[in-house]
Amino acid sequence: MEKQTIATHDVDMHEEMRRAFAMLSGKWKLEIMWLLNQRVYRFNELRKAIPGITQHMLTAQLRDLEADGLVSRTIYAEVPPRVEYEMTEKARGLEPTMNALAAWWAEFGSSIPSRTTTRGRKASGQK
Amino acid sequence: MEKQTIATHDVDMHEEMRRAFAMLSGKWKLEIMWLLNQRVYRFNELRKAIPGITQHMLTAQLRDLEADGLVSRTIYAEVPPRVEYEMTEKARGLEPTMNALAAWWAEFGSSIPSRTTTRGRKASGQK
DNA sequence: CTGAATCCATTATGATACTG
DNA sequence: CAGTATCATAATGGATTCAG
Repeated sequence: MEKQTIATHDVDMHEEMRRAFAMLSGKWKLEIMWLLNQRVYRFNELRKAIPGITQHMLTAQLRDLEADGLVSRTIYAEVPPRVEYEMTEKARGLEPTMNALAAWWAEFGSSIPSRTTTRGRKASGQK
Repeated sequence: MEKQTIATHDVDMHEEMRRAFAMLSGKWKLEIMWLLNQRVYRFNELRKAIPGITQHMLTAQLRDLEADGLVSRTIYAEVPPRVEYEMTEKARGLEPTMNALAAWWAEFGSSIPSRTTTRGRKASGQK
């Protein structure tokens, strides 16, 4: 008897996916990947493109992504120094995912509450 | 001249997407949404399905998702009590995204380092 | 037995200053 | 420009306790 996909995905696939979720679960990783999915960015370009992020966090998240093989870091020995971040070949395969996410948001994003970013804020009259 | 999509996405779209990133950036949210995308889950079912998560975190993340209108919570007045978590109509639109993510991982997930979950762990001989 | 709340330790993230 | 260092705060992990 061969095992075949039943509904949408298999239960075992969940096991496999966990690593994928882990490497994308950082607070700014999705946004960073979204940007890098479009073009190559320099450190400060990313910093300016992501309003709330700090240098510390940007550095940390980029290193995480780099360690996971999703982002490559290229240092140019120039003055002033220049460091470019680019998606790796592996990460470029995420484009369909980014497109699907964008399509979803374009369709359902309009019907959204007000929540800012993190939890902790009172859910305003959430009963 | 009409403005048309140039590369993949527009810069302004990034602005719009930020809220989407925020509501999916929780540490376990992607995984929770992945599971709920397949079927309805009870609280403890989710807890068992997500190995590393604690009750505290599961509760918190579910409330976040609920507050963002991605998950609905249904309480059944039974004994023993039962609470089911289900994707909202809005969140169901995420299925293509989940599928794209799964397809990506199926293709590129094999070429992965060892990193466990978070940063901080030495990237085992990573230079 | 299910689900939530509390206390405390550890980690992640935010803010600012400083260096190559 | 591209980080690193340091400290403060928030988020998360772990165990226990509480409520229905």
